[in-house]
Amino acid sequence: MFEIRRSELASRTGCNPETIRFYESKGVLPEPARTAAGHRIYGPRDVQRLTFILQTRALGFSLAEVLELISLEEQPENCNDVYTLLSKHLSNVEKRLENLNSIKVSLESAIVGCQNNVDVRCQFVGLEKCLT
Amino acid sequence: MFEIRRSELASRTGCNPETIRFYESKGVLPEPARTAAGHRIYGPRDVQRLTFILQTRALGFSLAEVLELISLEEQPENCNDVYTLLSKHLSNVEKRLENLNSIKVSLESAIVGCQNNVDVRCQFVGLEKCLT
DNA sequence: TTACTCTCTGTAGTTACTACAGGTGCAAGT
DNA sequence: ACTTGCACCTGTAGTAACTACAGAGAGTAA
Repeated sequence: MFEIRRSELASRTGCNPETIRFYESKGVLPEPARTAAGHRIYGPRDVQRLTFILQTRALGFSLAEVLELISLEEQPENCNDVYTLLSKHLSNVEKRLENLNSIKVSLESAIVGCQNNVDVRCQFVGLEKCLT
Repeated sequence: MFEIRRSELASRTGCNPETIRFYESKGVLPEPARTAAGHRIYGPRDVQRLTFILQTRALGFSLAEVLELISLEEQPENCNDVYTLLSKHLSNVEKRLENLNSIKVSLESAIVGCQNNVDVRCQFVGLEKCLT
């Protein structure tokens, strides 16, 4: 069992120290113990929890969803809610992938137009010299 | 030549009326003419410009980049700057696509784990019952 | 002791909007 | 003439998820 401070928790998890305070204020990190002087004290559980939060965020979940995921601790025998959350998010990600892909296609054709000296701005709105 | 008001410009472009005012404040839309009572008056050029802005935003460009793109009006004979901006943005989009794809893969494996009753939260941090 | 770093709090800034409060303008209906 | 009701005006606050800073106290090393 170790006791670490905010900056140590930050560097262990690769998180900005200010973000830790922010997560605490949002309720995704629990309020930690304090020294006599009021400095935050963290332990191994906090490292795990923050790691979980960061990885879940990296998967594109919102903080509200992270909170939801964490609160499912209470009924750990039932995986259904977690499953629901995950597949909802997956279809979300799939939609964004499609969207981003069509953006990519548009950009590529705009770049080709650019190479042929067609003004992209006009290309977008389908007009010649639309903005000049 | 038609003269329209803010709400009409909004409905013609599919833009929120408030957003028009916001774009004006950010300088991506020019300050329009006004009626004696101070009401904004727009014309066809504004419809084109706003359409351009919205489509460029839909391609994932930031407002700053939109502004940059618009300001390239000044040297329309040179396509190089536009090309640079576009290809920079394309590689950005490609990076995001890769990222989103790996997110998708992670989510899919998490869902499979969930179907096998493995706690996803633990899966993320690579521990059993990490949060309980 | 001095210097330096860390911590604390609260608040402001970021992006790209969106919405609301409180106040006019304007046209149509009664 | 009056009222209803909408559109418009301004400025400001709220959203997500941080990030950063100001001003003050705490803790450690030279």
